[in-house]
Amino acid sequence: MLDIKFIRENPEKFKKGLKKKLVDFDVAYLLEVDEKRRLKIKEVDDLRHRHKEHSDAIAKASGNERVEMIEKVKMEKQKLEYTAFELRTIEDEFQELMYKIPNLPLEDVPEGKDERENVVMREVGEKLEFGFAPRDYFAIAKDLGLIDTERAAKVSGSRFGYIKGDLARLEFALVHFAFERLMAHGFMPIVPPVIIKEEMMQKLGYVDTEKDKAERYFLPEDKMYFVGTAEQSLVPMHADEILDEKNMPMRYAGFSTCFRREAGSYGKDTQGILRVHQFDKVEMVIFASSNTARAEHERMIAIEEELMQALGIPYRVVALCTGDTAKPSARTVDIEAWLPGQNNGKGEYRETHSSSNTTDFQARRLNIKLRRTDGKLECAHILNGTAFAIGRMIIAILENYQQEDGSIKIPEVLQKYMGGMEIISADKKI
RNA sequence: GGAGGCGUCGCAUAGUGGCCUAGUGCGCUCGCUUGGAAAGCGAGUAGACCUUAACCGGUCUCGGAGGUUCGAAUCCUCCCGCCUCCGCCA
Repeated sequence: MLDIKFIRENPEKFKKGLKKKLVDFDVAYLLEVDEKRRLKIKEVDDLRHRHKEHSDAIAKASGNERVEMIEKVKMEKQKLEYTAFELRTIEDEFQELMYKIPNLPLEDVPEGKDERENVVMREVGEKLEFGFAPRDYFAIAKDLGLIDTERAAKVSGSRFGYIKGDLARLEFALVHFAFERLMAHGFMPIVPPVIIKEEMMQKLGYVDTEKDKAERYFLPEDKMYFVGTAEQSLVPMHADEILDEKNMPMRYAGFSTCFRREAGSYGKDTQGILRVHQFDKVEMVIFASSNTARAEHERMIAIEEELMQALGIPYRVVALCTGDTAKPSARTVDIEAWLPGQNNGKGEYRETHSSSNTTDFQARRLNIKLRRTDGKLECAHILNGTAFAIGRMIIAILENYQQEDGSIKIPEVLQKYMGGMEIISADKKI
């Protein structure tokens, strides 16, 4: 949610931002409702003030006088209740409008309509020459008996997978490695809840539309949502709190399973484990002040790149354009890993990381404040970014580290987390 | 899942229908005092919204949402959280 005062005082800036995000919104109408709302608040406050005074007077009166006063105040109360009801109606409409408004893009976000206008900032890492036709990760993994989606379909349905054997170990190697690196960068590792209250999901702004809701798993009996990322569990951790600028930035690294219904992607990426209903991820969440949020975002991107470089996987950094940036985000930068086995062995980039600066957008609805060193309060700035989406990192490793004989080399930095193992091969059957 | 108890200003506590514009203690901030410090004394110590150039002022918030009442921290209902006991359980 944006600050209505900002909108009221900077309507032109606001309109410009909305236009960049390709959001059609009647600003004049919002300001009209806001005006009505403020007048009605004044009216209700005044009526209530009088009502309180009269009630206090009753306490001091007695006998007939008292009875008469009560009768009179009863009449006034009806008027008050009706006016309060009018206010509530206006407030409801006002809030509904406010919830529709997306976060505004930062100035350095490239303007554009959709993902085709995203801007590649840089390509890093050398794409390997294999000397043979690099294969698709899924073919490699099936040959080695490391991914089983057929039995997963039997047990759970489509878009699930069993990740087996040395690949299961590789998952934990990745988690372990990510945790160690992130801790060195001042992150606190966290294993958060993966089921959260409806109230929190609403405040995060992830179930504002039917389309949003269709993407989430919901438990109606408990009125709870499964998280689609640890961010949804880590950000509301500080709901209704006032953080201290002295403790900023607060950096969290959450490991969680992520649940996604993939409602809008029927028929897309149906093979393998690239797009599944359930995967594990190490996610970064940072709480920062308005002064440092931007630098923290750069830092977060740098960490993502550091992790990719440590694994030796070529990637490119992509700045999402205004039209492709999600509602709560003011700026989003993705990392796409090079997957040499895709596109019939010609290779292609696929998204593995995404980091967003949501500025104070999420914090306002979740009521997360920050006490600045000068004593003033502001809404906290919140950022989130991927450290490792495990499934997709496994894919990237399988394709980039495949050998001609069908085995997989293990990236050097991960070997120590797998008991010194260097190669995953079909030799030992489990 | 069953029974009971509790949720008040940063912390601790008082408050069981109008004297609560929520008292007191601690903590914190500022000032006085002091060679300096402690103690002492004095003042201040939430947030949201409305109004204002600002000051002032008004409204709301005693876990949350409703309700009863002219009037609710206080009474009623539901929800959330915590604690104790029992049951179940990794």
